[in-house]
Amino acid sequence: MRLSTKGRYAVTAMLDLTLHGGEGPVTLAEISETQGISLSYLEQLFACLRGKQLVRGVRGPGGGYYLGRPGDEISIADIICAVDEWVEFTRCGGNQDCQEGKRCLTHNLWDDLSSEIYTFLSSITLADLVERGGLRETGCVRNKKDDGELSVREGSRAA
Amino acid sequence: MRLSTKGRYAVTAMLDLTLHGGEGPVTLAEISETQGISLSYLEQLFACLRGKQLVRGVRGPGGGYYLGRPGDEISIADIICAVDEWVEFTRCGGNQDCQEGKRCLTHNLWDDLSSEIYTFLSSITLADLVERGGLRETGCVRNKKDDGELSVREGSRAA
DNA sequence: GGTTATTCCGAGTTCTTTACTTGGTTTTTA
DNA sequence: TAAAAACCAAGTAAAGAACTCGGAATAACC
Repeated sequence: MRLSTKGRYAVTAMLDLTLHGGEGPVTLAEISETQGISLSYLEQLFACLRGKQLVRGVRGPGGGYYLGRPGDEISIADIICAVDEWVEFTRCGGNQDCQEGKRCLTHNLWDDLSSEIYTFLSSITLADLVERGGLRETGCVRNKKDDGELSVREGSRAA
Repeated sequence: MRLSTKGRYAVTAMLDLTLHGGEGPVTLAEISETQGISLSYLEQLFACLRGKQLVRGVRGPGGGYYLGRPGDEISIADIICAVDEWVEFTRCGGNQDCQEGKRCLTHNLWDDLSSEIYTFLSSITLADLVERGGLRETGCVRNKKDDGELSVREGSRAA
């Protein structure tokens, strides 16, 4: 599983659609300004998202983008997979046979971990996030980082 | 949270230490050959890991690396944070005040998600992975991808 | 004490990806 | 017909990933 800034852009933009899609289509120009992402880059990201039917574009004036399906049917994994190519990590798999099993073992372990992360991200939908984020919708309560090291918010949710 | 190939290299290498650390220190040369990563690149990664006390280096002939602490006390998040810089995503946080709260909302949501992923990866230790992977230690049972789209192994663990 | 295997260190180089730019074309509303 | 939007494709700049090179320090072994 790959989780880069590109994926974050996509997730954040999709969140925007989820939040404001009820008020009509959301234009890329709006997202571009709100999130500080270049318009053309957004277009590229949305081309990927459209390809997977995660968003639906409406052309012409007054147009913009809607979610392709309800927010509770779109997982974070869906979004990330649409824009971030799922790269194959193992070098032994496929072509080459694994040498002495040892190499293969750690790769299996990684694959397991990878699957778990994917399963985890598949279990979180846009609707989940919005529902949860609504708790603090009043005001702007960003937590300041202490020393910039980890920036993990304590107790955001019990695991 | 950032999860790139760099982090994978580190996790896979650490898994190698976990698996074979009992038989004496593991050299980077061995890992380099087994995993197909260049030696100097590994050195750089291990410099990061050493900085966080995740590994302990032994110099001289017969030397190599041990885990810095027991495998059940090292989480995947520890490893990834050591090598992959934790980049701050939000542009409004810190310096600039959030504009009209809207911008801030999606960023809060992203932060929440980010925290969750972190919490999740913090809950998985090297020992966990080895224990779980041991189930298939016999032979080399890699699952072939069906169409290269998602490569998710079904039923790896019930969520 | 010298040789060798290893970690340690830093300054580069190359390649890929990210992120952006430019300049268009379609579509649709008003 | 004009304007606002999605669409599209090619190119560019910056960043990061991955690697290379050349060495230094440390410790084991002969």
